Amino acid sequence: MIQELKISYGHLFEDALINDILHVGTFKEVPAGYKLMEIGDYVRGMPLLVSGAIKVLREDKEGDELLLYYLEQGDTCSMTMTCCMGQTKSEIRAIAETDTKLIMIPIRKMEEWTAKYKSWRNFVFESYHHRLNELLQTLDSIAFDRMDERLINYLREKARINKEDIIHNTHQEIAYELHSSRVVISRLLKKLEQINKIELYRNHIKILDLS
Amino acid sequence: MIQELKISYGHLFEDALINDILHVGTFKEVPAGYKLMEIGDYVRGMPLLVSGAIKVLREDKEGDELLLYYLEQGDTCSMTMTCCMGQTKSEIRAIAETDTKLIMIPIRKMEEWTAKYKSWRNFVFESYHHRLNELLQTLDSIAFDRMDERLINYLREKARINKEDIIHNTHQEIAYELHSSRVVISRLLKKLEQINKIELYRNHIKILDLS
DNA sequence: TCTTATCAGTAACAAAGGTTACATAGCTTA
DNA sequence: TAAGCTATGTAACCTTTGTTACTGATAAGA
Repeated sequence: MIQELKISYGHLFEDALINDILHVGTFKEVPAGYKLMEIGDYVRGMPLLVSGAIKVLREDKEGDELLLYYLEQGDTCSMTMTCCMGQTKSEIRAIAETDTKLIMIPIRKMEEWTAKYKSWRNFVFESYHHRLNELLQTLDSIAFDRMDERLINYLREKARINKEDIIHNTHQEIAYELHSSRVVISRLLKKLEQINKIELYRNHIKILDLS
Repeated sequence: MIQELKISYGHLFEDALINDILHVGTFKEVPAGYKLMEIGDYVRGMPLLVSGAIKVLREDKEGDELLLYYLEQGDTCSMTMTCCMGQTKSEIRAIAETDTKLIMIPIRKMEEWTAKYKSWRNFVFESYHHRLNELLQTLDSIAFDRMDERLINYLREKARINKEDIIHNTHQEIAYELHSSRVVISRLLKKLEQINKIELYRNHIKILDLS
């Protein structure tokens, strides 16, 4: 775990903090699709992402989902942080998008390190900053963009996160994450294919050029 | 300024911190409509709200607005906090909704107090927590609700913030904050009037029962 | 190979919300 | 009081998105 931690966080944290993390952190490796957090769960630890990606989802009254954003290497879950403090329940669902490695920090350390380490304070604030902005962008997209634009952004982001030009999802799955319906997504995807931005296959989509 | 500070924040902050705030804080009183922050501005200070309310708005590419949420007594602007740290520009616009009193804290104190005062750390984290959840609720409303529901929530919230059953806004202004169009809002308001939830007048709306 | 389940394509229709255009109502001020 | 401005009401129409229903394509397994 030590090399992984140093690679992802070595430039951020002072040595003493790295040491503390090694002492109290738990290394965890989860496969794609693994559910890390469910809505309503109490938060037991704070994750530091070492590799892979986690998707964060919100749910409506009917139980349908909406993708909020992805967490990547170097990220942590700000929702988790806030939840720790107040002992409140999770407002979101978190699912590994790819195989993911992470280090779990016991929440009681949060407080301690925030007082003790300047680099930790910076990290925590940076995380919040990053997360708020990410959430604002998601909100922009939902409030201001039409579904075709949202779909293009979704495909582009998904390709980036998975480091691959092929999206391994059904139209139904995409519709679900965009909080839309399968027929609408199929329709829009077909249009994107007609203008040579993508190619459609059963169970996957090849991205040609989404610029 | 000392009584106002104690009333709003006395139960949150330890005495030494209250003292520090009194030393470096600047008391500020602004009228309704006053623009406290513009998109792209660099952030000079962090506001502690003493009384009144501030509305926080987001803008799309065309320059049209969307109301995100209100700040009230005891709140601070988390966006500001994040901006302070990274020296980045504001992502939002902030306008006094009512006459408002606030205390401005120089941003350099943020770091210092976070290390020094436990109560300040708690306050900052609580603020982030509150803000993230507020933003999630806004997002829910936009992603999951139809315009009629959003309008009802808007009116209810506006009445609460202004502590008044009369909304002093034109349909155009409401449309603007909901990122909709005047005709749509007039249409929906008329429906609300027909089912005896509101009464419509020129330049204001009387709320009867929005339960 | 045949069966079955899942996935994708498409047409027809419905609903929500946005746009344009115009009428009228209500203030304000000359 | 008349003129003019702004706010509101409303009809007609358009676009986007969602829904229902059915079809054919593809893959996996018996």
